[in-house]
Amino acid sequence: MTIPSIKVACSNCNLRELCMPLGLSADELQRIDDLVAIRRKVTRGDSLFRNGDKFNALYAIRTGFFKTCVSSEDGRDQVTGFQMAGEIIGLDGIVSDLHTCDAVALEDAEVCVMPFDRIEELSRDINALQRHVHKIMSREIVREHGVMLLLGSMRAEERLAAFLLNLVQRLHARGFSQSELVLRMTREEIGSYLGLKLETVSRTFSKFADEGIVEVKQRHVRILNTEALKLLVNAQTCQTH
Amino acid sequence: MTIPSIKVACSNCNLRELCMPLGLSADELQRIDDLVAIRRKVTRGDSLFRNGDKFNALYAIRTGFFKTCVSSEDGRDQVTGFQMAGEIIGLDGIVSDLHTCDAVALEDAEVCVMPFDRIEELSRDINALQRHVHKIMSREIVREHGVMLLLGSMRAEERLAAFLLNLVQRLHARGFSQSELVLRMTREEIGSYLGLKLETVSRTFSKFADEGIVEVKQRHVRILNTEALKLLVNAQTCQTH
DNA sequence: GAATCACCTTGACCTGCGTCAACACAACCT
DNA sequence: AGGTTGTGTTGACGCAGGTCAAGGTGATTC
Repeated sequence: MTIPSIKVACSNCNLRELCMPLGLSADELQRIDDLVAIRRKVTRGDSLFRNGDKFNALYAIRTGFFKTCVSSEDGRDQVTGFQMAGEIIGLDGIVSDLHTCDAVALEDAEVCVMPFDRIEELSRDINALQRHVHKIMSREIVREHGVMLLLGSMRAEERLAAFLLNLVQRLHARGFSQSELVLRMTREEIGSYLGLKLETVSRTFSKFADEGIVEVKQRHVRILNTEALKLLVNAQTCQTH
Repeated sequence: MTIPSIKVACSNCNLRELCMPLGLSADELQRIDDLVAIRRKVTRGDSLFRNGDKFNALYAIRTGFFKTCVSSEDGRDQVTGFQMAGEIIGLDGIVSDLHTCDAVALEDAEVCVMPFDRIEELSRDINALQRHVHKIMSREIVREHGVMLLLGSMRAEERLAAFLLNLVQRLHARGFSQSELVLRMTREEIGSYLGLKLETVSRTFSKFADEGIVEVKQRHVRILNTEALKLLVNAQTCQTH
């Protein structure tokens, strides 16, 4: 009895519209199938790579959820992002051949390991791939600009609102609900990302709940009033000055 | 009477150790000479590109000093970086073919315009260039991680100390003093970058001056005690416990 | 040289968020 | 069931940095 084996390849991956192969022709898609050397499983709590590790590859998340964080010489920690299926991590390692942050799985995960040499080699041949790699890096730069804006100029409520809207939007693009989500990270991790203390995150969740904007039960969040959140983000400190 | 004309080209640019051509052989260097389509002068206060402009090229700063800033839908503004000679700007535009931030000259400047199509074309041929472009983008990502750490977890004094050390270190790499610098930006711009109000920046400068760490006279800053600044950055909030 | 303008400094006061502490809740073990 | 551990909530209080306001300083212009 033979079980029909599905070939593990970009060309039949259900994330191909979100992940690496985006924008490639069917022909080109075939050619990058062997870009993914191996798959790797990472169990919840383990790290995919750590600050100081040798950089060899970029990783495309197939399933699961990650956080990346940097830490200063003294023990300070800063979560720099949360990544979900279809997103690429490891870009920080290219510049110095060493990773400069930790990537930790917040739930059991599987990633596609893409040796960077192979990526460079293939992207010399396939223009669309070259362009795509550039776009992925540029997108990360632009995303970080947004985080800088958030950290530099927003108040706690605005930060949390922006965070929730961003998460739910990305989840929606992956076929999940527009209004309901399960947080994969703790209040402390959210706080670190948003430049707030965990108590402030908790209080702000409670405030949103009191105002009927969201329903919060531990890590289950239901957004009741998306508009109110959007208003919070774009409304500035209401400084009629 | 003929004036010996110096050919304007990467291969004889005095920034080649800092800028694009880094790590290329003499042979490769010659081949990217025509990467720079034209030079462009930008007078103080003018912008090289603005949020929404079509993206065509990356820019290498030859002389002068820039800030880049993003702004949210409401009028909030965030300076995302200060760039000096030898640094590359415009990476934000790759992902969507539109620039998503403004690049404003803080002093009269001249940039080399490098059409991105040409960069991609040449980097398919010249492996070292391909690698270098990747490194430039990765470096920007890592730099922004550092800013996120600063904005997310440092107090005002630490932020300003980190800012000064970073500036002076980059200036030193360009042959300037290790201890003396002229700020090209206002207190408000520093504040925006550091997530502080201009008054706080001013007060913190005064505090450093009182403590004998720096000498400040308007935009002229002399660092008297580099170690004290380094200690401030790495000393954490001295939170025993 | 006086008037204007952009920028910087300093003081007084206020507030949003951090800090500390106590408790609640859920998941897991034995 | 009861204990432990990790996590989340809430309250009381304090302070770093924001806000507002009043000059000061230096460059530029007429």
